[in-house]
Amino acid sequence: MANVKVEQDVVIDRLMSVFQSVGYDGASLSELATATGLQKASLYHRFPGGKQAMANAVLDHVAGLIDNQLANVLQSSAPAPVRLSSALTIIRQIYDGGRLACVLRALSHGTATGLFREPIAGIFRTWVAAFDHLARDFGFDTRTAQRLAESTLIRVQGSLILAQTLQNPGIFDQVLLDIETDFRSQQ
Amino acid sequence: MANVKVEQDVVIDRLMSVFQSVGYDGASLSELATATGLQKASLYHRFPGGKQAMANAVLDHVAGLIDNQLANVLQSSAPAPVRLSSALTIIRQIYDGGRLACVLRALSHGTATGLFREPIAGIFRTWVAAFDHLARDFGFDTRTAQRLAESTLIRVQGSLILAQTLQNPGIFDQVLLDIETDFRSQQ
DNA sequence: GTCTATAGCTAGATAGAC
DNA sequence: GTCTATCTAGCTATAGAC
Repeated sequence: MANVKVEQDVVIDRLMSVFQSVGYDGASLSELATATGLQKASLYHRFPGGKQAMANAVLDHVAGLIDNQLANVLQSSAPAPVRLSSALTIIRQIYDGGRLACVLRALSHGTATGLFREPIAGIFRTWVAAFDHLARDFGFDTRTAQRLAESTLIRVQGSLILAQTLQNPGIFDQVLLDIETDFRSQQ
Repeated sequence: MANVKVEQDVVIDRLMSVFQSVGYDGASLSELATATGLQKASLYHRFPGGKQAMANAVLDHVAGLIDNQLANVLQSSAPAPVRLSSALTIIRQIYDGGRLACVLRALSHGTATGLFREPIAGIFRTWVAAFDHLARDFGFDTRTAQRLAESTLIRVQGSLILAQTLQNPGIFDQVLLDIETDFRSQQ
Protein backbone atom coordinates (compact mmCIF):
# COMPACT_ATOMS: atom_id res chain seq x y z
CA MET A 1 0.00 0.00 0.00
CA ALA A 2 0.86 3.68 -0.06
CA ASN A 3 3.66 4.23 -2.55
CA VAL A 4 2.14 7.64 -3.33
CA LYS A 5 4.37 10.63 -2.89
CA VAL A 6 3.81 12.44 0.38
CA GLU A 7 4.70 16.12 0.38
CA GLN A 8 7.75 16.95 2.47
CA ASP A 9 5.82 19.60 4.38
CA VAL A 10 3.26 17.04 5.40
CA VAL A 11 5.98 14.61 6.44
CA ILE A 12 7.66 17.21 8.62
CA ASP A 13 4.34 18.16 10.15
CA ARG A 14 3.67 14.58 11.14
CA LEU A 15 7.18 14.07 12.45
CA MET A 16 6.61 17.13 14.59
CA SER A 17 3.40 15.68 16.01
CA VAL A 18 5.18 12.52 17.08
CA PHE A 19 8.13 14.29 18.69
CA GLN A 20 5.70 16.66 20.37
CA SER A 21 3.73 13.90 22.02
CA VAL A 22 6.39 11.32 22.89
CA GLY A 23 9.67 13.24 22.84
CA TYR A 24 12.89 12.41 21.01
CA ASP A 25 13.89 9.21 22.80
CA GLY A 26 10.28 8.07 22.92
CA ALA A 27 9.86 8.41 19.16
CA SER A 28 10.85 5.17 17.43
CA LEU A 29 11.58 4.95 13.73
CA SER A 30 8.64 2.56 13.42
CA GLU A 31 6.28 5.12 14.92
CA LEU A 32 7.70 7.91 12.77
CA ALA A 33 7.27 5.71 9.70
CA THR A 34 3.67 4.87 10.56
CA ALA A 35 2.80 8.48 11.30
CA THR A 36 4.20 9.73 8.00
CA GLY A 37 2.85 6.87 5.93
CA LEU A 38 6.35 6.02 4.74
CA GLN A 39 8.55 3.02 5.37
CA LYS A 40 11.63 3.42 7.52
CA ALA A 41 13.95 3.14 4.52
CA SER A 42 12.03 5.92 2.77
CA LEU A 43 12.45 8.16 5.77
CA TYR A 44 16.19 7.51 5.64
CA HIS A 45 16.17 8.40 1.97
CA ARG A 46 14.63 11.80 2.77
CA PHE A 47 16.65 12.30 5.94
CA PRO A 48 20.04 10.60 5.43
CA GLY A 49 21.05 11.76 8.90
CA GLY A 50 18.40 9.55 10.49
CA LYS A 51 16.27 10.53 13.46
CA GLN A 52 18.54 13.41 14.36
CA ALA A 53 18.10 14.91 10.89
CA MET A 54 14.34 14.51 11.18
CA ALA A 55 14.32 16.43 14.43
CA ASN A 56 16.50 19.13 12.90
CA ALA A 57 14.08 19.46 9.99
CA VAL A 58 11.26 19.87 12.50
CA LEU A 59 13.23 22.56 14.31
CA ASP A 60 13.90 24.41 11.04
CA HIS A 61 10.19 24.28 10.37
CA VAL A 62 9.38 25.66 13.82
CA ALA A 63 11.99 28.40 13.47
CA GLY A 64 10.26 29.42 10.23
CA LEU A 65 6.88 29.46 11.95
CA ILE A 66 8.09 31.69 14.74
CA ASP A 67 9.89 33.97 12.31
CA ASN A 68 7.15 34.24 9.72
CA GLN A 69 4.17 34.26 12.00
CA LEU A 70 4.98 35.48 15.47
CA ALA A 71 7.92 37.79 14.84
CA ASN A 72 6.31 39.14 11.70
CA VAL A 73 3.07 40.03 13.42
CA LEU A 74 4.86 41.65 16.34
CA GLN A 75 6.86 43.91 14.04
CA SER A 76 4.07 44.89 11.67
CA SER A 77 2.79 48.44 11.29
CA ALA A 78 -0.44 47.83 13.23
CA PRO A 79 -1.01 49.56 16.58
CA ALA A 80 0.88 47.85 19.40
CA PRO A 81 -2.21 46.54 21.25
CA VAL A 82 -3.49 45.00 18.02
CA ARG A 83 -0.15 43.32 17.40
CA LEU A 84 -0.18 41.95 20.93
CA SER A 85 -3.64 40.45 20.54
CA SER A 86 -2.71 38.90 17.21
CA ALA A 87 0.44 37.35 18.65
CA LEU A 88 -1.42 35.87 21.60
CA THR A 89 -4.01 34.43 19.23
CA ILE A 90 -1.25 32.75 17.25
CA ILE A 91 0.24 31.33 20.43
CA ARG A 92 -3.15 30.08 21.52
CA GLN A 93 -3.52 28.29 18.19
CA ILE A 94 -0.01 26.83 18.19
CA TYR A 95 -0.62 25.09 21.52
CA ASP A 96 -4.31 24.39 20.92
CA GLY A 97 -5.34 26.37 23.96
CA GLY A 98 -2.87 24.63 26.26
CA ARG A 99 -3.65 21.09 25.17
CA LEU A 100 -0.50 20.57 23.10
CA ALA A 101 3.01 20.29 24.52
CA CYS A 102 5.78 22.41 23.08
CA VAL A 103 7.90 20.42 20.65
CA LEU A 104 10.92 22.52 21.66
CA ARG A 105 10.64 21.27 25.19
CA ALA A 106 10.11 17.72 23.91
CA LEU A 107 13.41 17.98 22.04
CA SER A 108 15.25 19.38 25.05
CA HIS A 109 15.65 16.18 27.04
CA GLY A 110 17.28 12.81 27.16
CA THR A 111 19.66 11.83 24.41
CA ALA A 112 18.52 14.96 22.61
CA THR A 113 19.70 17.39 25.27
CA GLY A 114 22.97 18.46 23.76
CA LEU A 115 21.98 17.83 20.15
CA PHE A 116 19.38 20.54 19.73
CA ARG A 117 20.11 23.05 22.45
CA GLU A 118 21.53 25.68 20.13
CA PRO A 119 18.77 25.72 17.48
CA ILE A 120 16.16 25.81 20.25
CA ALA A 121 18.02 28.64 21.95
CA GLY A 122 17.90 30.53 18.65
CA ILE A 123 14.13 30.17 18.47
CA PHE A 124 13.81 31.32 22.07
CA ARG A 125 15.93 34.37 21.33
CA THR A 126 13.76 35.23 18.33
CA TRP A 127 10.65 34.97 20.49
CA VAL A 128 12.09 37.17 23.21
CA ALA A 129 13.44 39.75 20.74
CA ALA A 130 10.03 40.03 19.08
CA PHE A 131 8.23 40.66 22.35
CA ASP A 132 10.99 43.00 23.47
CA HIS A 133 10.36 45.09 20.36
CA LEU A 134 6.66 45.18 21.17
CA ALA A 135 7.21 46.07 24.80
CA ARG A 136 9.27 49.10 23.83
CA ASP A 137 6.53 50.20 21.46
CA PHE A 138 4.20 50.01 24.42
CA GLY A 139 6.48 52.47 26.15
CA PHE A 140 8.38 50.29 28.59
CA ASP A 141 11.96 51.21 29.34
CA THR A 142 14.76 49.03 28.01
CA ARG A 143 15.26 46.93 31.11
CA THR A 144 11.58 46.38 31.82
CA ALA A 145 10.88 45.54 28.19
CA GLN A 146 13.54 42.85 28.21
CA ARG A 147 12.21 41.31 31.38
CA LEU A 148 8.61 41.42 30.24
CA ALA A 149 9.61 39.77 26.95
CA GLU A 150 11.45 36.97 28.74
CA SER A 151 8.51 36.63 31.05
CA THR A 152 6.14 35.87 28.17
CA LEU A 153 8.17 32.84 27.17
CA ILE A 154 8.75 31.74 30.76
CA ARG A 155 5.06 31.88 31.55
CA VAL A 156 3.95 30.20 28.32
CA GLN A 157 6.37 27.30 28.86
CA GLY A 158 5.59 26.99 32.55
CA SER A 159 1.84 27.18 32.11
CA LEU A 160 1.93 24.48 29.43
CA ILE A 161 3.58 22.15 31.93
CA LEU A 162 0.99 22.85 34.60
CA ALA A 163 -1.94 22.81 32.20
CA GLN A 164 -0.99 19.38 30.91
CA THR A 165 0.01 17.83 34.21
CA LEU A 166 -3.06 19.11 36.04
CA GLN A 167 -5.18 18.53 32.92
CA ASN A 168 -6.47 22.07 33.19
CA PRO A 169 -5.99 24.09 29.98
CA GLY A 170 -7.54 27.08 31.75
CA ILE A 171 -4.18 27.68 33.41
CA PHE A 172 -2.67 28.37 29.99
CA ASP A 173 -5.55 30.64 28.95
CA GLN A 174 -5.25 32.62 32.16
CA VAL A 175 -1.54 33.20 31.61
CA LEU A 176 -2.18 34.59 28.15
CA LEU A 177 -4.70 37.01 29.68
CA ASP A 178 -2.19 37.96 32.37
CA ILE A 179 0.42 38.69 29.72
CA GLU A 180 -2.00 40.94 27.86
CA THR A 181 -2.79 42.77 31.10
CA ASP A 182 0.88 43.30 31.87
CA PHE A 183 1.55 44.91 28.51
CA ARG A 184 -1.51 47.14 28.69
CA SER A 185 -0.62 48.29 32.20
CA GLN A 186 1.79 50.74 30.61
CA GLN A 187 -0.79 52.58 28.55
CA MET B 1 33.98 -5.21 42.86
CA ALA B 2 31.40 -3.44 44.98
CA ASN B 3 29.26 -6.03 46.72
CA VAL B 4 28.92 -3.64 49.66
CA LYS B 5 25.44 -2.69 50.72
CA VAL B 6 24.35 0.69 49.39
CA GLU B 7 21.73 2.51 51.45
CA GLN B 8 18.36 2.70 49.76
CA ASP B 9 18.26 6.49 50.24
CA VAL B 10 21.52 6.82 48.38
CA VAL B 11 20.28 4.54 45.61
CA ILE B 12 17.11 6.60 45.16
CA ASP B 13 19.13 9.80 45.15
CA ARG B 14 21.33 8.52 42.36
CA LEU B 15 18.39 7.21 40.38
CA MET B 16 16.90 10.69 40.67
CA SER B 17 20.06 12.28 39.29
CA VAL B 18 19.97 10.06 36.23
CA PHE B 19 16.28 10.62 35.49
CA GLN B 20 16.82 14.33 36.07
CA SER B 21 19.56 14.62 33.51
CA VAL B 22 18.47 12.21 30.76
CA GLY B 23 14.74 11.68 31.32
CA TYR B 24 12.79 8.44 31.67
CA ASP B 25 13.23 7.04 28.17
CA GLY B 26 16.82 8.21 28.08
CA ALA B 27 17.71 6.38 31.28
CA SER B 28 18.86 2.85 30.49
CA LEU B 29 19.06 0.11 33.07
CA SER B 30 22.78 -0.07 32.45
CA GLU B 31 23.19 3.61 33.25
CA LEU B 32 20.99 3.36 36.32
CA ALA B 33 23.07 0.38 37.47
CA THR B 34 26.35 2.19 36.96
CA ALA B 35 25.10 5.31 38.73
CA THR B 36 23.93 3.37 41.77
CA GLY B 37 26.92 1.06 41.92
CA LEU B 38 24.62 -1.97 41.68
CA GLN B 39 24.15 -4.55 38.96
CA LYS B 40 20.93 -4.58 36.98
CA ALA B 41 19.74 -7.72 38.72
CA SER B 42 20.29 -6.07 42.10
CA LEU B 43 18.21 -3.10 41.05
CA TYR B 44 15.43 -5.49 40.07
CA HIS B 45 15.70 -7.14 43.45
CA ARG B 46 15.12 -3.77 45.15
CA PHE B 47 12.55 -2.58 42.62
CA PRO B 48 10.67 -5.66 41.34
CA GLY B 49 8.55 -3.37 39.16
CA GLY B 50 11.60 -2.43 37.12
CA LYS B 51 12.34 1.02 35.78
CA GLN B 52 8.79 2.20 36.38
CA ALA B 53 9.06 1.27 40.06
CA MET B 54 12.38 3.10 40.29
CA ALA B 55 10.80 6.26 38.93
CA ASN B 56 7.89 5.89 41.34
CA ALA B 57 10.31 5.58 44.23
CA VAL B 58 11.99 8.78 43.08
CA LEU B 59 8.63 10.53 42.91
CA ASP B 60 7.76 9.36 46.42
CA HIS B 61 11.07 10.76 47.58
CA VAL B 62 10.40 14.11 45.89
CA ALA B 63 6.88 14.26 47.32
CA GLY B 64 8.43 13.82 50.74
CA LEU B 65 10.94 16.59 50.10
CA ILE B 66 8.25 19.04 49.03
CA ASP B 67 6.04 18.06 51.94
CA ASN B 68 8.68 18.07 54.64
CA GLN B 69 10.76 20.96 53.45
CA LEU B 70 8.81 23.41 51.34
CA ALA B 71 5.27 22.96 52.66
CA ASN B 72 6.54 22.73 56.22
CA VAL B 73 8.48 25.95 56.00
CA LEU B 74 5.61 27.80 54.38
CA GLN B 75 3.21 26.82 57.13
CA SER B 76 5.48 27.41 60.09
CA SER B 77 4.82 30.02 62.74
CA ALA B 78 7.47 32.45 61.50
CA PRO B 79 6.47 35.82 60.02
CA ALA B 80 5.21 35.50 56.46
CA PRO B 81 8.13 37.35 54.82
CA VAL B 82 10.60 35.11 56.63
CA ARG B 83 8.75 32.00 55.50
CA LEU B 84 8.83 33.30 51.93
CA SER B 85 12.56 33.89 51.97
CA SER B 86 13.21 30.47 53.47
CA ALA B 87 11.07 28.78 50.82
CA LEU B 88 12.84 30.57 48.00
CA THR B 89 16.19 29.58 49.46
CA ILE B 90 15.09 25.94 49.47
CA ILE B 91 13.94 26.22 45.86
CA ARG B 92 17.24 27.80 44.90
CA GLN B 93 19.08 24.89 46.48
CA ILE B 94 16.87 22.21 44.94
CA TYR B 95 17.63 23.45 41.44
CA ASP B 96 21.21 24.53 42.17
CA GLY B 97 20.50 28.11 41.18
CA GLY B 98 18.87 27.16 37.88
CA ARG B 99 21.52 24.71 36.77
CA LEU B 100 19.53 21.53 37.48
CA ALA B 101 16.46 20.44 35.54
CA CYS B 102 13.32 19.49 37.42
CA VAL B 103 13.00 15.72 37.70
CA LEU B 104 9.21 16.08 37.62
CA ARG B 105 9.40 17.57 34.17
CA ALA B 106 11.88 14.88 33.13
CA LEU B 107 9.32 12.25 34.13
CA SER B 108 6.48 13.98 32.31
CA HIS B 109 7.38 13.03 28.76
CA GLY B 110 7.75 10.21 26.32
CA THR B 111 6.76 6.74 27.41
CA ALA B 112 6.44 8.14 30.91
CA THR B 113 3.73 10.65 30.08
CA GLY B 114 0.72 8.72 31.27
CA LEU B 115 2.56 6.68 33.88
CA PHE B 116 3.46 9.42 36.35
CA ARG B 117 1.07 12.24 35.59
CA GLU B 118 -1.04 11.73 38.71
CA PRO B 119 1.77 11.57 41.30
CA ILE B 120 3.39 14.60 39.71
CA ALA B 121 0.09 16.45 39.73
CA GLY B 122 -0.16 15.69 43.44
CA ILE B 123 3.23 17.26 44.09
CA PHE B 124 2.25 20.30 42.03
CA ARG B 125 -0.96 20.66 44.05
CA THR B 126 0.99 20.49 47.31
CA TRP B 127 3.34 23.21 46.06
CA VAL B 128 0.50 25.48 44.99
CA ALA B 129 -1.48 24.90 48.20
CA ALA B 130 1.56 25.81 50.31
CA PHE B 131 2.14 29.09 48.47
CA ASP B 132 -1.58 29.80 48.49
CA HIS B 133 -1.52 29.53 52.26
CA LEU B 134 1.38 31.96 52.41
CA ALA B 135 -0.23 34.42 50.00
CA ARG B 136 -3.31 34.65 52.20
CA ASP B 137 -1.12 35.30 55.20
CA PHE B 138 0.37 38.15 53.21
CA GLY B 139 -3.15 39.56 52.93
CA PHE B 140 -4.07 38.68 49.35
CA ASP B 141 -7.69 37.89 48.64
CA THR B 142 -8.67 34.31 47.85
CA ARG B 143 -8.63 34.63 44.09
CA THR B 144 -5.37 36.58 43.90
CA ALA B 145 -3.66 34.25 46.36
CA GLN B 146 -4.53 31.23 44.24
CA ARG B 147 -3.24 32.86 41.08
CA LEU B 148 -0.05 34.06 42.71
CA ALA B 149 0.57 30.58 44.09
CA GLU B 150 0.11 28.97 40.67
CA SER B 151 2.32 31.66 39.23
CA THR B 152 5.24 30.67 41.47
CA LEU B 153 5.26 27.16 40.04
CA ILE B 154 4.65 28.33 36.47
CA ARG B 155 7.54 30.76 36.64
CA VAL B 156 9.94 28.36 38.34
CA GLN B 157 9.28 25.67 35.74
CA GLY B 158 9.38 28.07 32.83
CA SER B 159 12.51 29.84 33.98
CA LEU B 160 14.33 26.52 34.43
CA ILE B 161 13.64 25.73 30.79
CA LEU B 162 14.97 29.08 29.62
CA ALA B 163 17.91 29.11 32.01
CA GLN B 164 19.10 25.73 30.77
CA THR B 165 18.41 26.23 27.08
CA LEU B 166 19.99 29.68 27.01
CA GLN B 167 22.66 28.54 29.49
CA ASN B 168 21.89 31.53 31.64
CA PRO B 169 21.08 30.63 35.27
CA GLY B 170 20.52 34.31 35.98
CA ILE B 171 17.07 33.99 34.42
CA PHE B 172 16.11 31.59 37.20
CA ASP B 173 17.57 33.85 39.89
CA GLN B 174 15.71 36.84 38.55
CA VAL B 175 12.41 34.98 38.62
CA LEU B 176 12.89 34.10 42.28
CA LEU B 177 13.48 37.78 43.00
CA ASP B 178 10.38 38.71 41.02
CA ILE B 179 8.32 36.24 43.03
CA GLU B 180 9.56 37.78 46.27
CA THR B 181 8.67 41.24 45.00
CA ASP B 182 5.17 40.15 44.02
CA PHE B 183 4.43 38.80 47.49
CA ARG B 184 5.83 41.84 49.26
CA SER B 185 3.83 44.22 47.04
CA GLN B 186 0.86 43.55 49.28
CA GLN B 187 2.50 44.79 52.45
C1' DG C 1 11.80 7.44 -4.38
C1' DT C 2 9.55 3.72 -2.59
C1' DC C 3 9.62 -0.82 -0.97
C1' DT C 4 10.92 -5.71 1.67
C1' DA C 5 14.20 -7.80 4.32
C1' DT C 6 17.65 -7.94 7.57
C1' DA C 7 21.99 -6.74 9.91
C1' DG C 8 23.96 -5.47 14.35
C1' DC C 9 23.11 -3.85 18.60
C1' DT C 10 21.15 -2.49 23.03
C1' DA C 11 17.08 -2.27 25.52
C1' DG C 12 14.41 -4.11 29.67
C1' DA C 13 14.02 -8.03 32.23
C1' DT C 14 15.06 -12.84 34.33
C1' DA C 15 17.50 -17.36 35.95
C1' DG C 16 20.06 -19.20 39.10
C1' DA C 17 24.74 -19.57 41.58
C1' DC C 18 26.74 -17.86 45.77
C1' DG D 1 21.04 -9.32 48.56
C1' DT D 2 24.47 -9.38 45.25
C1' DC D 3 26.45 -11.27 41.35
C1' DT D 4 27.35 -13.32 36.15
C1' DA D 5 25.19 -14.81 32.28
C1' DT D 6 21.55 -14.78 29.19
C1' DC D 7 16.84 -14.21 27.01
C1' DT D 8 13.73 -11.93 23.81
C1' DA D 9 12.05 -7.88 21.76
C1' DG D 10 12.69 -3.70 19.85
C1' DC D 11 15.81 -0.33 18.40
C1' DT D 12 18.53 2.45 14.59
C1' DA D 13 20.24 1.89 10.38
C1' DT D 14 21.39 -0.32 5.78
C1' DA D 15 21.30 -3.38 1.40
C1' DG D 16 19.44 -3.94 -2.63
C1' DA D 17 15.21 -5.01 -5.74
C1' DC D 18 11.91 -2.43 -8.34
